Amino acid sequence: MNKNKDVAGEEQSGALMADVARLAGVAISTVSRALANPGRVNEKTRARINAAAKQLGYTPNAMARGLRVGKSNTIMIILPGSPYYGASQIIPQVLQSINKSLIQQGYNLMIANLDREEVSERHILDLAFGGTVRGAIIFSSKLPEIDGRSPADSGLPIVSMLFDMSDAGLPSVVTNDREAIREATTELIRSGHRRFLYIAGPTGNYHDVERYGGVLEALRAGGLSEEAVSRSGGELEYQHGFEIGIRAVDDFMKLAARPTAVIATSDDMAISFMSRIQRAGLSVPGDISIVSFDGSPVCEFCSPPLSTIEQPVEEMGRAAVGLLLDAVRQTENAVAMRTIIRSRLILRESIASPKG
Amino acid sequence: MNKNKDVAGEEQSGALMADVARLAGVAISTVSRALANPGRVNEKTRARINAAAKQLGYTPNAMARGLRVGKSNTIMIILPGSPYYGASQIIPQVLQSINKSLIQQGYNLMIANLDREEVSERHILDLAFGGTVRGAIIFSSKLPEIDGRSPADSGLPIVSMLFDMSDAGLPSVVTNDREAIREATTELIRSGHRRFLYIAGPTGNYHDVERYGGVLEALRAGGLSEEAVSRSGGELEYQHGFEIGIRAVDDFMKLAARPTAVIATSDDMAISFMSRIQRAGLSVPGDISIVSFDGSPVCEFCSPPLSTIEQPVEEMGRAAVGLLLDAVRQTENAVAMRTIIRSRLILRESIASPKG
DNA sequence: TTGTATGCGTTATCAC
DNA sequence: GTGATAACGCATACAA
Repeated sequence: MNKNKDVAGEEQSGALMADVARLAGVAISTVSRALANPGRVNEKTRARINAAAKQLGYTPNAMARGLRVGKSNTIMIILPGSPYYGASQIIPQVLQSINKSLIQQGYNLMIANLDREEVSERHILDLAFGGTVRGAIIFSSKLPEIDGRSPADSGLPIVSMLFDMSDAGLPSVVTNDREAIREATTELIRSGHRRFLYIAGPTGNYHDVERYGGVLEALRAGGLSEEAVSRSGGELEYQHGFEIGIRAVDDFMKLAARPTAVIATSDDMAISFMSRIQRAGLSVPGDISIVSFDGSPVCEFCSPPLSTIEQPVEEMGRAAVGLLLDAVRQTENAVAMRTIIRSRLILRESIASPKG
Repeated sequence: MNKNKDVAGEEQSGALMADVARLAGVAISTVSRALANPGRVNEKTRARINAAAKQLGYTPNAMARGLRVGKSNTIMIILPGSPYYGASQIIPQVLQSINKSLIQQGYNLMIANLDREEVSERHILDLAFGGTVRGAIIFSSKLPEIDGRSPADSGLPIVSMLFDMSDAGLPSVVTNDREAIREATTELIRSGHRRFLYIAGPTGNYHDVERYGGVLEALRAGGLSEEAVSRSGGELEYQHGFEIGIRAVDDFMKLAARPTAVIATSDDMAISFMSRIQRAGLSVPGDISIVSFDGSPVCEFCSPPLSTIEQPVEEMGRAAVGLLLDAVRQTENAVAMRTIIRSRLILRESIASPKG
């Protein structure tokens, strides 16, 4: 029954359930039950079956199973596409965390990239509508769409991570961007800062709205006007953080009343900004204090060490998986539309009181 | 025939080939041919079928297809598992590059993690033997193994990336570690350096052997003895690059005759080493020159900017995919066992002539 | 508790 | 050039 050519005694793959059944002396259906369900079968025959399966090195064919039960056990993660992700240096950690959680629950992780190319978008749609995946975790504020169809129309459970897309009906796992950056700004104000430069990712983007909003709230609470903060950036995506930081130096230099503190919305921006501003002869934190967002490990080793807001990405990954699998399993207890995992401000030497 | 409940006019997923056939007024088998093969079917009926498929939003069921043809179109990438990958900050780029190449050829990318936990190893084996994946790209020098079975026994095409595993029979895509680091060391010697500290990943590891070998070759060629270089590290994996760099500072300080140049085997090691050595009052490149390996974008923004050997990871990714798909398609022209993509030394201000 | 029979959605082998 | 029909490997309804 095993179709494989026995290549010189080499153990090829491909033992089937039928092979196991024959070796154990039972029917195929009995093998199926024994391997899947906990009870339902005599202990002695179960033992025979397990032994036979082990002896043959039997591994169930996932595609046959998936076809039969009408569902796959693969989850897709949709990552923002770009030459490199450096921006948030967190993707590998997220992948690690999500994959680990999924494996423990018996799921696989497939990755998809969402750049603006049609082939990528079509690929995602095919995955969604072709029954290949059972659910998706998305890392982007926009879903792919072709011919007016988006993965959301597939009936596939989707959860958003990092971006709050609860308005669009997607359960979202986010961090408290607004609050965290408000706290950081408050800390700067407390240190005596009164003029700020805010370095932004794409304008209007969820994170921009939240984070900039947090800055403004802190200013108000501190009795300062919105005039106290200047904006830089706004055109480039987060992926181009280093470039954004470099450009921000130009913006900074042009300002009549120079800010004494910089709030960057990603570590990359802060790192390149700090590098170039120091080269221009200014000192950190002597002339300028800097705080940023992401919590990349590398920040600890900048000179001076960079204060940053650390996103608990592993915890967020676990939460996203939890939410997604709840939806996948149709657990009817309504899934939370918004799960907030708190970020943590790590204070390092890049922040000090302004001179004078 | 479509089993889906038409929820209030909402277009649910799930048009089948049978649905398309009925709408186009042909048999299922004709639809199958029309959608798959180039010729083989009348142009007019093909047009009708395509129209029907589009109208219904038909997407072929990948699992059914896979089951029927006996092969999947999913490739698995096996990543080294660890709390975070930071070490070589290259994983996201690699993933991006590999995924893009695969999609263009009609394949999907699944990720698997290889940590030392049994659940992970078993997962990889299941993927390999369960017919879920068609081939694998591995990023680790050791294959998972359970009950004496490894993915290599599955008959699955596997290619190794970064590590040269051609000895184990795996086609490998690597960079010219040895030559690149020899070149870097030669550059240091040319600048006048005579005493070196080499910061290592795991001792005996492929990269360690190659890179350290490159250092020794350069020393010999420069008329220096092996005594000219001291080693630090050797216990921790590359993932713990920052920690390795920190420990290297201690080793450095203990040396009677202090090296004037440091060769780090990853950017992370160099970054944390530099940070801590500067804090200890030494200057780079005044007292110590530093060069490292990886080519992370962040190196440009260190102070001083860090010289590093840039691995062309995207090109390596493309090459790995090419090799793998050649094997998958049974293209009988023997696949190259070792493909070398050349690294490039990026000279920056972390290197200068030693004092005196 | 176990065996028999059917079908998941597709491709491939036949006839026509 | 097109249409029936039989697998692919497994899970389940039902019969025994």
